[in-house]
Amino acid sequence: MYGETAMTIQETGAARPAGRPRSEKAEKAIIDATLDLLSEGMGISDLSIEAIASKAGVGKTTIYRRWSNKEDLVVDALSTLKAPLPPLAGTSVRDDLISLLDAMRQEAGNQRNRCVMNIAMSEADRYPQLLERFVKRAVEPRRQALRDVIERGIASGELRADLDVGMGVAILSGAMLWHSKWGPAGDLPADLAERVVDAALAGIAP
Amino acid sequence: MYGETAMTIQETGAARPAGRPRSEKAEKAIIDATLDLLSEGMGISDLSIEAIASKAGVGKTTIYRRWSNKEDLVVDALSTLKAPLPPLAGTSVRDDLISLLDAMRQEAGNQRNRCVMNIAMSEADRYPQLLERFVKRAVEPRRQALRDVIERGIASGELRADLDVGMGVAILSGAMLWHSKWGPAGDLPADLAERVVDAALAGIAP
Amino acid sequence: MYGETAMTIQETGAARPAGRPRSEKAEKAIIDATLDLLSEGMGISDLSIEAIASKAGVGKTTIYRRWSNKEDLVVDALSTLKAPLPPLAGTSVRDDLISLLDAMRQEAGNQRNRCVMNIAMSEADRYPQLLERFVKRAVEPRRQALRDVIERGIASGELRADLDVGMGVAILSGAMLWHSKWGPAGDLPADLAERVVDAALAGIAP
Amino acid sequence: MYGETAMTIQETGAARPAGRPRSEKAEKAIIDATLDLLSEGMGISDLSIEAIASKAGVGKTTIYRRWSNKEDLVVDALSTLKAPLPPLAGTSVRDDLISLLDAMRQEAGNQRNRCVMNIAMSEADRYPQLLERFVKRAVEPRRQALRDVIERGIASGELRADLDVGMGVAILSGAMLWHSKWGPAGDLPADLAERVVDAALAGIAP
DNA sequence: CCCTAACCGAGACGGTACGTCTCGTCTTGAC
DNA sequence: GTCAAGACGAGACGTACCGTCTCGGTTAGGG
Repeated sequence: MYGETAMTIQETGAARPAGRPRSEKAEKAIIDATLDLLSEGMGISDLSIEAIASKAGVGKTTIYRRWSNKEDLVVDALSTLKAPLPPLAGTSVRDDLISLLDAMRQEAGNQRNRCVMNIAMSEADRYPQLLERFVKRAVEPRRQALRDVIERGIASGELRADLDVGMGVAILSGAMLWHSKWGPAGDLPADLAERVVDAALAGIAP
Repeated sequence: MYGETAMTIQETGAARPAGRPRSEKAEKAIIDATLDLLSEGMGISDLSIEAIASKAGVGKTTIYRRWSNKEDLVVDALSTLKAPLPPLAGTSVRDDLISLLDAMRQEAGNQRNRCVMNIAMSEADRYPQLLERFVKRAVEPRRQALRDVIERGIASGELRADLDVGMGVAILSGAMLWHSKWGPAGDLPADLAERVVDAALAGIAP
Repeated sequence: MYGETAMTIQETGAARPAGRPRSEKAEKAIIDATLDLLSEGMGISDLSIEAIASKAGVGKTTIYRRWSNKEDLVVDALSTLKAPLPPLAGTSVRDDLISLLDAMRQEAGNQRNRCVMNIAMSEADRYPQLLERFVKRAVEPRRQALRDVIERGIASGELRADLDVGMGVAILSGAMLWHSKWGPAGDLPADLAERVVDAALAGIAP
Repeated sequence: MYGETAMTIQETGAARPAGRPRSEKAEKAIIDATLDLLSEGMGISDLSIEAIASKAGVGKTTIYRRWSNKEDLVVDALSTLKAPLPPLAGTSVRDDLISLLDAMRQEAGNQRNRCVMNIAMSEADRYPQLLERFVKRAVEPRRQALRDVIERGIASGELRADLDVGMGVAILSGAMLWHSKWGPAGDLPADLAERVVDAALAGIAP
């Protein structure tokens, strides 16, 4: 029926553009290649569009058609990374904090995450969008999860009533961050999260 | 005096080479230019010998004659940076910890230090020498100073007897590091060190 | 009527293919655009299918559906050019030669012809089909016309009996060609054909 | 002696520029590669700087440093070609004309010359400098040589007193040009020059 | 009177070459 | 032997077309 077609057009709000549609496969290949190269330890400036195109098996045009510069591509590529938060049992604040911090520990052991972290921390000054987006997508959710657990603990009496929530977040996350950056070389010990939480709790608890 | 000459030869281990001596002025200009460029937010890969030479008003040869590659130059340049530890009163552990952490806070407010920190943290994977040297010169002295104060506190009873010293370092340094990286934008608040120490002490203290 | 259909099939030698017939308008537009671009001084290699399609208001597919490569298109396009020979009075050999050569002179003044000539002469090595077709359609008829007049002149006694016809053609055409290529800049003088013929006749005549 | 140096500088009129001098070897390799590629039948538009650089074993920069565009390079490259005129016996006008025309015939047999000729004739419209230079260096000397011989012939009575010198040049050169372009395929016959001269003389002579 | 098959335009695809830029190395005359 | 200047080969940049491919949408005859 004609009506249907008309409705569809109305519903989408815009006619499909003429010509061959852009290939989703190519788009995915480009993003993957970008992340692969970044994971190999390349910085953003070492990353060349030519290398991405070559690794993705794609023409340079296909990249430039979608992103007008390298930063936009990197921002989009990093945005596709999923960083799911662990499920929280909700039974005790201590257990939940350990879950959250242990998730951080495991993420720090993954090469791709390490590189993303490095890039976000070091190249942030030059690529402000990148930092903004990274904070919004990766940092803030974790910070908020920690904050929620801490606030829950304060309410339930498991944590001190006068605790500065932000300071609690800083101490817990900071200790993990410090260990992953400046601690002894090699993988972080499996019980690190537990030890950090206990050390912090000893003070945070009333 | 004959002694002087002999000693000089002995000390240098070789006779002064023939030809025009290398210009110390050029060397200094190169190091300065390198640090300036790094301070402007450049990563190591963005840093080009050409730019350094141009900024230093020096030929490229003059650089390559002294350092065989960029990493060596950067390592040397960063090594010239002084990072003196603050004097410690030694009266109370709390005051000493605040002194140390507040020194970190002030350093984090300096653009040049921030860049050095960024580079050390993010480009370490690609330039292992750099990390090694940075840890040895900048991280380890601070870590040791903190460790000393904490151990003194344990001995004096100001800190818990069963405190894991490394964990104490991680919590204190980590909280500062976290604030400087992921805390609210802008300069760190002047009382941050005090608040961090008090929050940590509340638990570290018996 | 069945007869008509049968005849049509017989005449065309094949059944009309199914589907939408090719647009004659598009075909004409493509040929025109091609000739226009060539007339603007483009060489064959400068000539791009994209430019032709754009100028003709046609998709590239529509061109490639008809000609498998640029050379085929150019050959067809140039083949559509008409190059009528002037009518010959037939009264005197001298007058007929002047007519033929003056037609050459006028053609040399036309931009489109100049370009076709240039292309035929310069790109012939690379596009052998093109040369072959051009010689057959443009050069040979003129050569033959000249030859006919000369042979008529020999038969009538207006030209030397022992004249090498090919050499006569070469001298007459060559002199015109030379003037149009290497003579003084600007249009060829109106009396050029007459002067060439007279100069040649002075020797060709017995 | 200091004086010598000073004089040298004075003599050259300019101090030698600082820095590494441009490599004559590279310059020669570029010219050679250009001529080679043109000789392979390439037109100017098919000729790519990248191909020249690759064939010459040279960076593209080295080409662009010397010539700002392709035309300039081609003009210079073609200018290096020598096209010596044959020595003229000077005994008889007929022999000298045959010498000159036979030199043309031999040049037409050389692949490199054919290409240069094609380029000069066909791409002249687009590259005016090229035509100008080619006429000055290649066409004009030959035209002048022919003119000299013809004028000598007129003076000595070997040629008609009322002969239009320009027309004589056009007839003689044009006949050769015609044969090389539109005559039967393959090499020009060895006695062509003689036959052309005799055919022309039969009329040019009184 | 729709079905169907080839046509049409538009435009994305993987490539190649462009002319520019900057890299790290090499080569020169002056000091 | 060191210095600056600057040419060198290499190769990435972003752009322009190449010839091919895939879309949604015409045509027009034959069922």
